[in-house]
Amino acid sequence: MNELIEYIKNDITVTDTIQEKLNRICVKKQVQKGENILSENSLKKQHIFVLRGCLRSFYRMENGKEVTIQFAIKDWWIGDYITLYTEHKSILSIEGLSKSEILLIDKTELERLYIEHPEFATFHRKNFEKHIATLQKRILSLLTQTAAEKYQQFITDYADFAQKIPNYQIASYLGITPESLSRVRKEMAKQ
Amino acid sequence: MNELIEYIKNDITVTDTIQEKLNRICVKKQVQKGENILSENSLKKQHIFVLRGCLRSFYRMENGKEVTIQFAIKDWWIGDYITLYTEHKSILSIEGLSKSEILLIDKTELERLYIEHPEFATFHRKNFEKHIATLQKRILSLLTQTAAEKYQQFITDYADFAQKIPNYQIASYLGITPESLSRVRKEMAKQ
DNA sequence: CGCGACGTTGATTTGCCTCAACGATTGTGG
DNA sequence: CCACAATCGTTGAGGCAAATCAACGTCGCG
Repeated sequence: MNELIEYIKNDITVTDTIQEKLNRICVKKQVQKGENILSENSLKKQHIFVLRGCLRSFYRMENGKEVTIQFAIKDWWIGDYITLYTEHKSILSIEGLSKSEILLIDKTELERLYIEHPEFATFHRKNFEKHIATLQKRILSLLTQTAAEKYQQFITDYADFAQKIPNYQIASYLGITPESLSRVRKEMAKQ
Repeated sequence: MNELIEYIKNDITVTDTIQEKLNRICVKKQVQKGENILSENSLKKQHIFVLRGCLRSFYRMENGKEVTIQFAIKDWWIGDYITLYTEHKSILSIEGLSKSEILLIDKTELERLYIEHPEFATFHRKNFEKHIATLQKRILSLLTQTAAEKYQQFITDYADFAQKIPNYQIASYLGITPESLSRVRKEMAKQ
């Protein structure tokens, strides 16, 4: 809990009232490695805030292959934004990549907090903005970069946790096969 | 102007005060076909609301090729979200695809409105949410679909204006070449 | 130990790109 | 009103980056 409060304090001053309300609506959860938090076809609308460990959201294709949408470590938010913000059933799953600790926050409760405390809404809006910038950047990357370029950017941008993630999942995030990533890495090692 | 008010009214009730303030901060602009509204390297932070016509934002690569990030028609927002929400110079351009009419809204002014009128912030947060869902969906599409599938989804999702856009720009949105799109269309026509 | 998960390597295939040429259409100036 | 250029879409030939398929090495773990 306190980690979230501290995190929010970077942006806004957190009154006791907000803190108390947050305490009420956040559900702390321990996640095991490989454990599923959110599954396909769920209608549950909740945000996830990572306290410890590492998670990822991914899409399972008809042929069984998985595509990673997002990784999240300490102080990051993660969720299925299609389910959260539209009326569609979940098509994503979210799982722990390692033993993790997270906060589950119901969307409706969170929205009540926005209304009651506009400054909290401001805090969250800034998160939205950062998120949109990140997504736009990723789309640009997918549209313009080669496999090698995407990988290089990935390990630069996510230096703090890139080495914690198995390569085949990095590949599924970059939109390439594990085999291709392996060859890219081999090529890079030569230099 | 009134188009924006009407649009906002779909989500929240617009008081006279809000309406008056919006009138003050919105700058209406006529855009010619091919005219550039926002150019690379700009630091101007403004949102654009489309009243009439059609715009697109795009990235110009080193080799001169263009990659389309977004199209926008009546009642859509468009902008360079990396510039808007980070401290980076603009790497995108925004231009009119046809004679258009837009509202330019300064980011800072808009944020003042959020603070002064929390219900307006709510309205804008919902736009953010829809936008995030759209971007997530596009990333999924880029990661999983073939050229033909992407095109089919495009003309389904954007049926209302897909035929107004030249094919080579649709191609640059889908991340394929005009030649490939042409072949995809030829194949589809066979069925 | 033996099994499963992961990464690597090689051989082959393929979807899309590149390059080049050529209609069709539209707009423009003489 | 027509030559002309410019823009856009199409088609063909050839090439390439990455995918696929298959095999094998390594490591961690019950």
